[in-house]
Amino acid sequence: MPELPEVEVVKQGLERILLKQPRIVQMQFLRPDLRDPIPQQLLKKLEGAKILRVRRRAKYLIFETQAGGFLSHLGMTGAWRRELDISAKSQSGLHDHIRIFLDSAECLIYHDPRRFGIFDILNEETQRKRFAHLGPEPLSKDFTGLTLWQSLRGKSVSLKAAIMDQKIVVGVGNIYASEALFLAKIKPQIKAHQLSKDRAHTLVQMIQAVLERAIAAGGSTISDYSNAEGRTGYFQNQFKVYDRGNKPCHECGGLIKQAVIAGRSTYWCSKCQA
DNA sequence: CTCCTATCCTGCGAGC
DNA sequence: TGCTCGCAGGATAGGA
Repeated sequence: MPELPEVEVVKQGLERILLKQPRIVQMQFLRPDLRDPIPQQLLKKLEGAKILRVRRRAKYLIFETQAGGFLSHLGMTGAWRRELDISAKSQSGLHDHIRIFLDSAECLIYHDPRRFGIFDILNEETQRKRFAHLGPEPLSKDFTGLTLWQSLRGKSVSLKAAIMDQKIVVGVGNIYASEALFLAKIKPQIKAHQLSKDRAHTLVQMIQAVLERAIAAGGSTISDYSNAEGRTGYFQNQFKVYDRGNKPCHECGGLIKQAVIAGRSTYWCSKCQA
Protein backbone atom coordinates (compact mmCIF):
# COMPACT_ATOMS: atom_id res chain seq x y z
CA MET A 1 0.00 0.00 0.00
CA PRO A 2 2.17 2.76 1.21
CA GLU A 3 5.22 4.55 0.00
CA LEU A 4 6.71 7.59 1.66
CA PRO A 5 3.83 9.99 0.89
CA GLU A 6 1.18 7.65 2.27
CA VAL A 7 3.20 6.97 5.43
CA GLU A 8 3.81 10.69 5.86
CA VAL A 9 0.09 11.43 5.52
CA VAL A 10 -0.74 8.69 8.04
CA LYS A 11 1.83 10.24 10.38
CA GLN A 12 0.23 13.66 10.05
CA GLY A 13 -3.20 12.19 10.80
CA LEU A 14 -1.87 10.36 13.85
CA GLU A 15 -0.26 13.60 15.04
CA ARG A 16 -3.63 15.31 15.02
CA ILE A 17 -5.23 12.40 16.88
CA LEU A 18 -2.40 12.29 19.43
CA LEU A 19 -2.06 16.05 19.85
CA LYS A 20 -2.96 15.99 23.54
CA GLN A 21 -0.48 13.24 24.33
CA PRO A 22 -2.92 10.58 25.56
CA ARG A 23 -1.84 7.79 27.88
CA ILE A 24 -1.81 4.18 26.67
CA VAL A 25 -4.38 2.34 28.77
CA GLN A 26 -3.92 -1.03 27.11
CA MET A 27 -2.14 -2.62 24.16
CA GLN A 28 -4.20 -5.49 22.87
CA PHE A 29 -2.77 -8.04 20.44
CA LEU A 30 -5.56 -9.73 18.56
CA ARG A 31 -3.39 -11.38 15.90
CA PRO A 32 0.35 -11.27 16.63
CA ASP A 33 1.15 -13.08 13.37
CA LEU A 34 2.58 -10.27 11.28
CA ARG A 35 5.74 -10.62 9.14
CA ASP A 36 7.74 -10.95 12.33
CA PRO A 37 6.08 -12.03 15.56
CA ILE A 38 5.11 -9.05 17.71
CA PRO A 39 7.18 -8.82 20.95
CA GLN A 40 4.11 -8.55 23.12
CA GLN A 41 5.82 -8.68 26.52
CA LEU A 42 8.15 -5.79 25.69
CA LEU A 43 5.34 -3.70 24.27
CA LYS A 44 3.08 -4.32 27.27
CA LYS A 45 5.62 -2.37 29.33
CA LEU A 46 4.54 0.79 27.51
CA GLU A 47 1.06 0.56 29.02
CA GLY A 48 0.50 3.53 31.29
CA ALA A 49 2.90 5.78 29.37
CA LYS A 50 1.92 8.93 27.50
CA ILE A 51 2.49 9.01 23.75
CA LEU A 52 4.68 12.07 23.26
CA ARG A 53 4.99 12.20 19.51
CA VAL A 54 5.00 10.36 16.20
CA ARG A 55 7.86 10.49 13.71
CA ARG A 56 8.57 8.93 10.33
CA ARG A 57 11.82 7.36 9.15
CA ALA A 58 11.73 5.90 5.64
CA LYS A 59 8.41 4.00 5.51
CA TYR A 60 8.38 3.41 9.27
CA LEU A 61 6.19 5.19 11.78
CA ILE A 62 7.91 5.72 15.13
CA PHE A 63 5.83 6.37 18.23
CA GLU A 64 7.67 7.89 21.19
CA THR A 65 6.28 7.43 24.69
CA GLN A 66 7.51 8.32 28.17
CA ALA A 67 8.60 4.71 28.61
CA GLY A 68 10.27 4.16 25.23
CA GLY A 69 9.21 3.85 21.66
CA PHE A 70 7.62 1.46 19.24
CA LEU A 71 7.55 1.30 15.46
CA SER A 72 5.09 0.36 12.77
CA HIS A 73 5.69 -0.48 9.12
CA LEU A 74 2.59 -0.81 6.96
CA GLY A 75 3.97 -3.33 4.47
CA MET A 76 1.59 -3.52 1.52
CA THR A 77 -1.81 -3.38 3.18
CA GLY A 78 -1.29 -2.05 6.69
CA ALA A 79 -3.53 0.76 7.95
CA TRP A 80 -4.20 2.60 11.19
CA ARG A 81 -7.66 3.83 12.01
CA ARG A 82 -9.26 5.47 15.02
CA GLU A 83 -12.41 4.37 16.72
CA LEU A 84 -14.24 6.09 19.53
CA ASP A 85 -15.64 4.61 22.70
CA ILE A 86 -14.98 0.94 22.11
CA SER A 87 -13.97 -1.52 24.81
CA ALA A 88 -11.32 -4.23 24.85
CA LYS A 89 -14.14 -6.78 24.83
CA SER A 90 -15.79 -5.44 21.71
CA GLN A 91 -15.75 -7.42 18.50
CA SER A 92 -12.77 -6.85 16.23
CA GLY A 93 -12.56 -6.98 12.44
CA LEU A 94 -11.09 -10.03 10.70
CA HIS A 95 -7.72 -8.42 9.96
CA ASP A 96 -7.43 -6.16 12.97
CA HIS A 97 -4.09 -7.09 14.57
CA ILE A 98 -3.48 -4.55 17.29
CA ARG A 99 -5.64 -2.22 19.34
CA ILE A 100 -4.13 0.58 21.40
CA PHE A 101 -6.64 1.91 23.93
CA LEU A 102 -6.02 5.50 25.01
CA ASP A 103 -7.23 7.44 28.03
CA SER A 104 -8.88 9.87 25.63
CA ALA A 105 -11.60 7.21 25.07
CA GLU A 106 -10.13 6.66 21.61
CA CYS A 107 -8.60 3.51 20.21
CA LEU A 108 -5.98 3.15 17.48
CA ILE A 109 -6.44 -0.02 15.45
CA TYR A 110 -3.89 -1.60 13.14
CA HIS A 111 -5.43 -3.55 10.26
CA ASP A 112 -3.36 -5.58 7.76
CA PRO A 113 -4.92 -8.30 5.54
CA ARG A 114 -1.70 -9.43 3.88
CA ARG A 115 0.31 -9.30 7.11
CA PHE A 116 3.47 -7.90 5.53
CA GLY A 117 3.56 -5.15 8.14
CA ILE A 118 5.89 -4.88 11.11
CA PHE A 119 5.13 -3.83 14.68
CA ASP A 120 8.10 -3.76 17.01
CA ILE A 121 9.56 -2.21 20.13
CA LEU A 122 12.15 0.53 19.56
CA ASN A 123 15.49 -0.19 21.20
CA GLU A 124 19.14 -0.35 20.22
CA GLU A 125 18.79 -3.80 18.75
CA THR A 126 15.71 -3.08 16.68
CA GLN A 127 17.08 0.28 15.53
CA ARG A 128 20.14 -1.50 14.23
CA LYS A 129 18.05 -4.21 12.61
CA ARG A 130 15.46 -1.92 11.04
CA PHE A 131 17.26 1.36 10.36
CA ALA A 132 21.04 0.90 10.23
CA HIS A 133 21.17 0.06 6.53
CA LEU A 134 18.78 2.78 5.37
CA GLY A 135 19.89 5.49 2.96
CA PRO A 136 19.07 9.21 3.11
CA GLU A 137 15.59 10.69 3.39
CA PRO A 138 14.65 11.88 -0.10
CA LEU A 139 13.24 15.18 1.17
CA SER A 140 16.31 16.01 3.24
CA LYS A 141 19.44 17.97 2.35
CA ASP A 142 21.41 14.72 2.54
CA PHE A 143 19.89 13.62 -0.75
CA THR A 144 21.47 15.48 -3.65
CA GLY A 145 22.34 14.79 -7.26
CA LEU A 146 25.93 14.28 -6.21
CA THR A 147 25.20 11.83 -3.37
CA LEU A 148 22.80 9.87 -5.57
CA TRP A 149 25.34 9.76 -8.41
CA GLN A 150 28.06 8.60 -6.02
CA SER A 151 25.91 5.86 -4.52
CA LEU A 152 25.12 4.51 -8.00
CA ARG A 153 28.75 4.10 -9.02
CA GLY A 154 29.55 0.57 -10.10
CA LYS A 155 25.90 -0.50 -9.89
CA SER A 156 24.70 -2.52 -12.85
CA VAL A 157 21.09 -2.88 -11.71
CA SER A 158 18.45 -0.91 -13.56
CA LEU A 159 18.09 2.68 -12.43
CA LYS A 160 14.49 2.00 -11.43
CA ALA A 161 15.49 -0.88 -9.15
CA ALA A 162 18.25 1.30 -7.71
CA ILE A 163 15.99 4.17 -6.64
CA MET A 164 13.64 1.65 -5.01
CA ASP A 165 16.59 0.24 -3.05
CA GLN A 166 16.21 1.59 0.49
CA LYS A 167 20.00 1.61 0.90
CA ILE A 168 20.29 4.18 -1.93
CA VAL A 169 17.37 6.37 -0.91
CA VAL A 170 14.39 5.54 1.30
CA GLY A 171 10.69 5.93 0.70
CA VAL A 172 10.51 5.54 -3.08
CA GLY A 173 8.37 2.53 -3.99
CA ASN A 174 6.99 1.10 -7.18
CA ILE A 175 4.55 3.88 -8.06
CA TYR A 176 6.74 6.90 -7.40
CA ALA A 177 9.80 5.29 -9.01
CA SER A 178 7.97 5.13 -12.35
CA GLU A 179 6.47 8.59 -11.87
CA ALA A 180 9.77 10.26 -10.94
CA LEU A 181 11.61 8.70 -13.88
CA PHE A 182 8.88 9.95 -16.19
CA LEU A 183 9.19 13.50 -14.86
CA ALA A 184 12.97 13.31 -15.26
CA LYS A 185 12.55 11.91 -18.80
CA ILE A 186 14.82 8.97 -18.06
CA LYS A 187 14.20 5.40 -19.19
CA PRO A 188 13.81 3.07 -16.20
CA GLN A 189 15.89 0.30 -17.80
CA ILE A 190 19.21 2.13 -18.02
CA LYS A 191 21.91 0.78 -15.74
CA ALA A 192 22.28 2.78 -12.55
CA HIS A 193 25.94 3.66 -13.19
CA GLN A 194 25.05 5.13 -16.59
CA LEU A 195 23.24 8.07 -14.98
CA SER A 196 25.22 11.25 -15.57
CA LYS A 197 25.72 13.78 -12.77
CA ASP A 198 23.44 16.21 -14.54
CA ARG A 199 20.63 13.72 -14.90
CA ALA A 200 21.15 12.55 -11.30
CA HIS A 201 20.54 16.13 -10.26
CA THR A 202 17.34 16.25 -12.31
CA LEU A 203 16.18 12.90 -10.99
CA VAL A 204 16.63 14.03 -7.39
CA GLN A 205 14.55 17.12 -8.11
CA MET A 206 11.81 15.02 -9.72
CA ILE A 207 11.77 12.44 -6.90
CA GLN A 208 11.35 15.29 -4.45
CA ALA A 209 8.70 16.97 -6.58
CA VAL A 210 6.56 13.88 -7.00
CA LEU A 211 6.78 12.93 -3.31
CA GLU A 212 5.88 16.46 -2.22
CA ARG A 213 2.94 16.67 -4.62
CA ALA A 214 1.69 13.28 -3.46
CA ILE A 215 1.89 14.28 0.19
CA ALA A 216 -0.05 17.46 -0.62
CA ALA A 217 -2.71 15.32 -2.33
CA GLY A 218 -3.08 13.08 0.72
CA GLY A 219 -1.21 10.18 -0.89
CA SER A 220 -2.41 7.74 -3.54
CA THR A 221 -5.36 5.44 -2.94
CA ILE A 222 -5.27 2.41 -5.26
CA SER A 223 -7.69 0.09 -3.56
CA ASP A 224 -7.64 0.35 0.18
CA TYR A 225 -5.33 3.06 1.43
CA SER A 226 -6.69 5.69 3.77
CA ASN A 227 -5.08 7.74 6.48
CA ALA A 228 -5.67 7.33 10.20
CA GLU A 229 -8.68 9.61 10.02
CA GLY A 230 -10.26 7.51 7.29
CA ARG A 231 -9.60 9.90 4.42
CA THR A 232 -8.42 8.56 1.07
CA GLY A 233 -5.78 10.26 -1.06
CA TYR A 234 -6.27 11.52 -4.59
CA PHE A 235 -2.78 11.58 -6.12
CA GLN A 236 -3.70 8.46 -8.12
CA ASN A 237 -5.67 10.82 -10.37
CA GLN A 238 -2.43 12.57 -11.24
CA PHE A 239 -0.42 9.51 -12.27
CA LYS A 240 1.38 10.21 -15.55
CA VAL A 241 2.41 6.63 -16.28
CA TYR A 242 1.72 4.25 -13.39
CA ASP A 243 -1.01 1.75 -14.27
CA ARG A 244 -1.46 3.46 -17.67
CA GLY A 245 0.02 0.76 -19.92
CA ASN A 246 -1.08 1.05 -23.57
CA LYS A 247 -2.62 4.45 -22.99
CA PRO A 248 -1.48 7.72 -24.54
CA CYS A 249 1.05 9.89 -22.75
CA HIS A 250 -0.54 13.06 -21.40
CA GLU A 251 2.50 15.07 -22.50
CA CYS A 252 3.24 13.82 -26.01
CA GLY A 253 0.48 11.40 -26.99
CA GLY A 254 3.01 8.58 -27.35
CA LEU A 255 2.30 5.12 -26.07
CA ILE A 256 2.87 4.29 -22.39
CA LYS A 257 4.73 1.00 -22.17
CA GLN A 258 4.70 -1.57 -19.42
CA ALA A 259 7.24 -4.24 -18.51
CA VAL A 260 8.43 -6.12 -15.46
CA ILE A 261 11.76 -4.78 -14.20
CA ALA A 262 13.39 -6.42 -11.19
CA GLY A 263 10.15 -8.25 -10.53
CA ARG A 264 7.91 -5.16 -10.44
CA SER A 265 5.54 -3.67 -13.01
CA THR A 266 7.13 -0.60 -14.53
CA TYR A 267 5.61 2.07 -16.76
CA TRP A 268 7.27 4.63 -19.01
CA CYS A 269 6.53 6.75 -22.06
CA SER A 270 8.11 5.37 -25.19
CA LYS A 271 8.70 8.87 -26.59
CA CYS A 272 9.36 11.14 -23.57
CA GLN A 273 11.78 8.69 -21.98
CA ALA A 274 13.96 7.73 -24.90
C1' DC B 1 30.73 -8.68 -3.25
C1' DT B 2 26.34 -7.87 -6.53
C1' DC B 3 22.15 -9.12 -8.51
C1' DC B 4 17.93 -11.88 -9.21
C1' DT B 5 14.21 -14.86 -7.82
C1' DA B 6 11.04 -16.60 -4.90
C1' DT B 7 8.53 -15.97 -0.93
C1' DC B 8 5.74 -14.31 2.84
C1' DC B 9 -0.11 -13.41 2.74
C1' DT B 10 -5.11 -12.12 1.38
C1' DG B 11 -8.29 -10.00 -1.82
C1' DC B 12 -9.90 -8.49 -6.03
C1' DG B 13 -10.70 -7.98 -10.88
C1' DA B 14 -10.18 -9.98 -15.51
C1' DG B 15 -11.29 -13.56 -18.37
C1' DC B 16 -13.33 -17.77 -19.41
C1' DT C 1 -23.22 -16.44 -11.93
C1' DG C 2 -19.01 -18.79 -10.53
C1' DC C 3 -14.55 -20.39 -10.96
C1' DT C 4 -9.35 -19.89 -11.65
C1' DC C 5 -5.51 -17.16 -12.44
C1' DG C 6 -2.50 -13.38 -11.99
C1' DC C 7 -1.30 -9.53 -9.78
C1' DA C 8 -1.05 -5.90 -5.97
C1' DG C 9 1.73 0.14 -2.67
C1' DG C 10 7.37 -4.03 0.49
C1' DA C 11 11.28 -6.31 2.19
C1' DT C 12 14.38 -10.06 2.67
C1' DA C 13 16.64 -14.73 2.56
C1' DG C 14 19.15 -17.56 -0.28
C1' DG C 15 21.23 -18.95 -4.48
C1' DA C 16 23.79 -17.95 -8.79
